[in-house]
Amino acid sequence: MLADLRRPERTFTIRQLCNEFKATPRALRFYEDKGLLTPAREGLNRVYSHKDRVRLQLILRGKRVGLSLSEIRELLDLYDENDDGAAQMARSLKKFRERATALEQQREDIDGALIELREACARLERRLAEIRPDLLPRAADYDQVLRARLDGHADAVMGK
Amino acid sequence: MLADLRRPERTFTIRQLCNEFKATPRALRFYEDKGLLTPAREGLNRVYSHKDRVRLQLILRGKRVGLSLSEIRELLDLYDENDDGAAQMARSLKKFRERATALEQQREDIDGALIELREACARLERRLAEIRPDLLPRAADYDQVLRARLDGHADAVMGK
DNA sequence: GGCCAAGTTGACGTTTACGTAAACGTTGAC
DNA sequence: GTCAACGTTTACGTAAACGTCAACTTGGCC
Repeated sequence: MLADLRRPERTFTIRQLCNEFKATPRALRFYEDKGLLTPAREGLNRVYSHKDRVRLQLILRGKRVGLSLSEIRELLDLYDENDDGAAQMARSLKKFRERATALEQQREDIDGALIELREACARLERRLAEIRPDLLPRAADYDQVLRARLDGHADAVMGK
Repeated sequence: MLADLRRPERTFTIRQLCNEFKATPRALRFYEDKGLLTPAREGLNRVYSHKDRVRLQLILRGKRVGLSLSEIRELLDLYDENDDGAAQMARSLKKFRERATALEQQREDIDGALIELREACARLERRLAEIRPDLLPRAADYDQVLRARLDGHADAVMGK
């Protein structure tokens, strides 16, 4: 295949990468502003190399697991200094482990909040059953459940 | 006890409530700005009634479970309209249930991120073990684990 | 020539929950 | 008299990750 994505000399426009990874042009330019990407230019237009594409993948992976852009940049910088990559891998491993423990903590916090929420719900349900059973919402609306699942998504990990 | 906190005519200064609930004066004034609290005045100074104290408790409880201040305000507003409180309870129950499903979703997202993280960690560990086993960080630093536990806290639920 | 699509560079707006001065008033202790 | 400790208001700062204009250029196509 002549258009194989992995052919190293292949280049990409901003929109191609946006489509492929479901990002916006604004986001890619923003990453560039922040030093995460440094695509070549053809006149004014950005030209993304195969390496740029890999970096973008790493950026998005970092975001998915909840790293901040500045943390991601640090890791990418190490990736460039390229002392065979070993030191960079060690630092990445450390960051990832830190992030994992932080996420575990977040999960515990959420569990605590859920306990408090369920208690509050139970109290309200009991009192409503006494006073005005007709106002008691049966089960959760399907609508809302669905909407809640369609929003949030991976963004929740980033604390949005 | 003459100073029983539940004595309805008892009043509180801003600092007393701050100490009791570990908030800052700035925060209470901010809640007032946002319409969540409306303490009386003695000259310029704020005087918090027993009812204000209850409202503050509700505010903080709402925050702990991850509601935004504007959501909390909506609930408190309903609390005031006070048609025997039943309608307000029904709305609160609805909000709480919505919040619960959102938190459950967040937990799933976190679990997904944790899976991706653990895979990445495993890959890095294997490759480091091959290339430079000396750089492989043994276990997580005690320091960092402790720090991670002391920060985050309930704030994590709020997405901080 | 004329127009559209897609690219570019600023630069300001958004959101949340306060923190952080700055500048001032009041009260009580010494 | 004056210093500390508490209170007040006004108002700007913060952080993150872009969204959303605005105003312009470039290339292609008819």
